[in-house]
Amino acid sequence: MPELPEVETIVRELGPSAVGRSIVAARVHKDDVLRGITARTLVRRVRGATIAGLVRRAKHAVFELGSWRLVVQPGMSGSLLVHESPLTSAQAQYAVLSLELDDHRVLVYRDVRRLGRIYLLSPAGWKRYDARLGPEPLGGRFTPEYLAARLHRSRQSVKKLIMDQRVVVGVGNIYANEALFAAGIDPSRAGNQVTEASAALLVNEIRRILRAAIRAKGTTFRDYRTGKGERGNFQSDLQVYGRGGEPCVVCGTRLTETHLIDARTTVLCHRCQV
DNA sequence: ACGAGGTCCTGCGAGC
DNA sequence: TGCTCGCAGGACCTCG
Repeated sequence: MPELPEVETIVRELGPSAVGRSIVAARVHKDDVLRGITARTLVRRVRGATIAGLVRRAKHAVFELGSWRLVVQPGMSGSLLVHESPLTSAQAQYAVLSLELDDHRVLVYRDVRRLGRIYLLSPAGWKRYDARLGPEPLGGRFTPEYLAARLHRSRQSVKKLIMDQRVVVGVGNIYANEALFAAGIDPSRAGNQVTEASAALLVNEIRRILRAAIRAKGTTFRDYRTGKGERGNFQSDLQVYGRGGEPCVVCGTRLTETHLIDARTTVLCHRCQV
């Protein structure tokens, strides 16, 4: 669920209450979300550490703990929240990791489906991890020339390519649908069949839509909550996602919903997207 | 090398 | 009303 705007919102909202605090105790409630580390080792390494920074990279929230980085990837159903007091049993039900801070507040990673991932990486480990990720869509490396070159190397569908985190990070299913509609590109079009002009349009639309979604604090379809536990607001601005069968906002044609591309929900206007 | 499809999980809503 | 089934915003892995 959380794509770039949702993780960006979480990080911005959590930063003020997390950065500068130290971790007095840690608890792993469900260890199947941990990758490359045991619960025991994670708890030992984060206990006593100060949260020097909290940043977003791709769809990950990255806590800077001394030289270690605690990397949380919320997957489909993960959220990060700060609680003012110890967790109630209802709050603890889907808790995966809780960090007790030195002001007695509790920072919790909660994940109903547990498809998210948690890593604790050394500087070298983080460097390797980061290097496998593509450019940030809102950064200077994500240019029309870059995207056109990446698309032209592949016969895969353009939708699958822009959701590939090695091509560009942060774009998931919702924003891929929206950006392709806004750019007038059929999601099933092969990457090597996308013109330079369309690639340039797509870069602009991805950036515009992600920025607008950040301003709206993300899209809440079902589970997503901001770092303050609130719903996002971008769902009311969606033009195609969740609107299969309804009329296209531009031309009135009935929007098509399919699962043929990468087994993910795809909604498009056959008239506007070619 | 690439692409298709299964897999990890739980909850929910549609449909019978 | 109550049950089963399919599907859900992500990403990894294996297989052909």
